[in-house]
Formats: sequence, C-alpha cells, structure tokens
Amino acid sequence: MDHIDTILSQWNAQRPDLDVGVMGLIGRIKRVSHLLQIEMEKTQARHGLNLASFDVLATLRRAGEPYRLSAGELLASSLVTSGTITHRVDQLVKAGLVKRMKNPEDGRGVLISLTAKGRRVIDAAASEHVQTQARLVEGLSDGQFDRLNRLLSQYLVVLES
Amino acid sequence: MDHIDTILSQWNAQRPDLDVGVMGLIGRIKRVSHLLQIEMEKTQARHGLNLASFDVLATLRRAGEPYRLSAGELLASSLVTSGTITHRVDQLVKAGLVKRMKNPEDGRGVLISLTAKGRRVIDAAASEHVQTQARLVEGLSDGQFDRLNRLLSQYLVVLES
DNA sequence: TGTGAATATCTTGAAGTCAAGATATATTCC
DNA sequence: GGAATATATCTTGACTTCAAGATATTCACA
Repeated sequence: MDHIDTILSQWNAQRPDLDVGVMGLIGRIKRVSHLLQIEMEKTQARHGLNLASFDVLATLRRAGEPYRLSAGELLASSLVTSGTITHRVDQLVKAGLVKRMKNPEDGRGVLISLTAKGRRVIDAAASEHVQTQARLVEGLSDGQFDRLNRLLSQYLVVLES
Repeated sequence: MDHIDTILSQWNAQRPDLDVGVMGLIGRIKRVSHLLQIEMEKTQARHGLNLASFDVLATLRRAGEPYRLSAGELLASSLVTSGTITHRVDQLVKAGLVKRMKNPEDGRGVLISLTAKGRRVIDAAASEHVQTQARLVEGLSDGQFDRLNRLLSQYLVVLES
C-alpha cells in the first residue's frame, strides 16, 4: 500500500467508469523517478553542479579522449531541446568546466570540450553520484533489482521505437 | 538492448572503477518517466491544460463533492513547493476553472474549489488521459505490467519511508 | 488575556526549459 | 558557379519551478 493506492481508490469512488489501473503504474514511475532525482540533485550540489550540468559533463567524459563533442551530439544523448543545451553549455563555460571551439570540419558547428578543471570535477562528481545511487536502491533485494531493471529495459525498447 | 546500455558500456570503458549497474536502473526509470510525461502532456494540451494544472484539477475532482480543498491539502498530495501551488492555482483561476474562497474555519487559509467549467474540463481531460495512458502501456503484456507495477509499489514504499 | 510560537499561504527573484524563429554555413543539383 | 534547400547552433520571450522569506492568523499556555 503506497501513496498511489489512495489516489486510485478515490478515483474509483468518484469515476467508477474510468479504468485507472494504468494510472497507478504510470503514477508510480513518475513518483519514484521524482524522489530519486531529488536525492541525486543533493549530491551534485556538493560539486557545484545540478543534474543537468552533470549530464553534459558526464556525456563528454564517457565519450573518452579528447572529451570533445558537438552540440548536436550532446543533444542527441539527452531529452532536451537545442536551446536548453546552449544554455547548459553557457553555464559550464562560465564555470570554467568546458570550452567551446569552432569545428574545423564544419563551420556551422562548434565543439564543446572538457577543461582540465571540468575533468576533475566530473570524475569526483561521478564517483559520488554512483555511491548515492547505490544507497538509493538499498531497499531493493538483488532479485527485485534485476527484475525491475529487466522490465524497464523491455519497456524502454518499446517506448523508444 | 536500449539506449541506456550504450551509456553503461561507455562508462565501463572510461571508468572501469565505477560500478554503474545502478546507474542503468535509475537512468531507465528517468527515461521511461520522461517519455511518458511528454506523451501525456500532448493529451492535456488538447484541453488547454498541462500536466501540472491537470494534477490540481484532478486532485480536487477525486476529493469528491464539494470539490474543495485547502492549498495545504493540494500541496500534500503533490511533489512541489507551496509557491508552485500558488502559481498553479493563479493560472487556473485566470482560466476560470477554480475559484478561491476564504476558509471560514481558519482565517489563515483559503479553499480552492472547482467551478462548473472546471468540473466539465477535468472530467473530459481525465477520460482522455486514461485512454492515452492505456495506449502508452500497450507494449507491455499483462504479466509484465503486473510485475512492473508490483515492483514499483514495493520500491515506492521504501522510498517514501 | 497577552505574548511567543506555530501554521497557512503568498511574494519575490533566480534558474531551467521549451517553442519558434534567426543566423550562418554546407550541400545539392541545375 | 549559383540558387535553393538542408543543417547546426543560438536567440528570444514565455512559462514553470524552487528557495527563502514576508504576511496574516491561530494556538498554547503562562
């Protein structure tokens, strides 16, 4: 019995014509996601980041040497719009964590690359991020974790197609 | 194999010291949640709403007659701050979907209630919302749906405690 | 009863996001 | 080569959210 069950029983009383079973599943996904984000934000705040800027730095970091991607590549691996990427990169430039350079192979584009400071910050932030995430799933058994992970992966394949 | 697997293999190559298994689960939760929200937003836009205003109207609707709650009660069933609730109610008042009245039993508080128009809008929006949600889980078998729902409910109980 | 603490809501200013369109460069094809 | 189209990124303005604190009312209890 979680918070969502209460909501569903209210709907059943008020709108018995609606089949709200699916609302329960989707509500749980949203609520779990939201609660997890809040905790992970706290970790990133300790590194002067938020989850948005962490995502950009992490994308550059895991691309490997020379830690350099175009704005379009950053965009592709995100769920936000181009204006948002521009803004995120602006903030990171201000903080000295990335720098922009003209793309020598395409005058329309720019390349965004990690600075040395950016590299240090993302490496520290990523380590703590993983620790926080481990703490956030402590309440799940190994079996629950694996089943949940597999189901979500299957669902994601459907949703992304 | 979904989008997240690619990210994890990049991390494994770049930071083999990090155990990023949990990152996969949490990344999937966020990504599934986000993709679902985007689709549901589209449905609400057809009713002149977004998911935020839908949530407020839905909370009032499922509370039952006389469709009237305090700002604090609206806040309690949400994951946002009091300033956000104030703003959401402001927008709904402008749209003529709810009205504020002084709480006769507590001069500090206000009651927010559905107008007749608000009642009509939320009833229509909720019906279509449920249809959209049903479409969004079509890719899951009944068994997958039930297992996922149960696991998330168990997880939510842990996270909410 | 009067005063300090608690409660309920709103205000303010800053930040993040989006949609739509602007700008600059590259590509296609005649 | 030049015009039309496509591509890559940035700009603008509006909207949503939050954190922190302001305001108003009620409660606890001396």
